[in-house]
Amino acid sequence: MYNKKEYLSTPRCEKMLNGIEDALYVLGGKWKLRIIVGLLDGDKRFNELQRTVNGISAKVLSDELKKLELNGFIRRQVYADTRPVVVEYGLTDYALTLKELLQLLSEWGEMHKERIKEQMRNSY
Amino acid sequence: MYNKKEYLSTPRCEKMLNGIEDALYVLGGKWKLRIIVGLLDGDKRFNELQRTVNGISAKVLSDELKKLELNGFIRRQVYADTRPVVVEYGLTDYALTLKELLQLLSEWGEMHKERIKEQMRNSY
DNA sequence: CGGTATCCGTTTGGATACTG
DNA sequence: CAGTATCCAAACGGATACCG
Repeated sequence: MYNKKEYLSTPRCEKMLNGIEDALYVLGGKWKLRIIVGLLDGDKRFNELQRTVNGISAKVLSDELKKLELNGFIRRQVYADTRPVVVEYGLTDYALTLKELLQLLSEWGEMHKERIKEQMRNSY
Repeated sequence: MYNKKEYLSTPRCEKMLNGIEDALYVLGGKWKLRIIVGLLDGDKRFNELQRTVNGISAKVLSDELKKLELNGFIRRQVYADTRPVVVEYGLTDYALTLKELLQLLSEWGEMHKERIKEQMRNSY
């Protein structure tokens, strides 16, 4: 039976739940997606990246970068022939498979913020 | 200058960062997206939903449902003329604006899991 | 059934200081 | 610059018990 809410079938919902779970396992948390987005416009050095991802502390950035590198999203490059040593972080090709998703999530977030503002205006 | 990684321009990256931040503010955390997905195939009662969203405790589900209701994603319906009282949770139309996103995230998650399995197979 | 109350361990993350 | 070390507070979340 068709209905206007376009429900998913139960097996489809369970499959989706699994997919979401798998995705959130590596991407969940407050910072990972932001760090990836912060690198979307090009490789960055540590402090540069910290300034881009507003509000993140050095410790947390350091921890998260390690995890992201382990999971194949980020590549850390050391240019050892300089003084002091220059380190650059960049996205792997695999991280770029998230681009569409990040775009969509970001657009949804913008839309949501507008909606909230609208509600504020209408609430008095 | 064009390059094969298709970097975003810096202002675009900052805008995206803001969008992501706004989205994660209401959708972040371990459970919210899963609960929404759990309701995508139709309204559910509390215990039904708890069984669907694997691993969530009654307390956490209760807390999260309240927040999701406050933010306009979920509608709680009480059928008071029954004994015991029947309560049903369902998605609002607003929550359905997340459908594409959830679909994409889930597909990415599936793909990612396959990739991990592949790596396991090739690692010995 | 549909929760709430309480308790408590774990995780997360922020502040500050420090190092090569 | 590129982090690490330490400490601590808050958030998150699990277990159990209990209630109408």
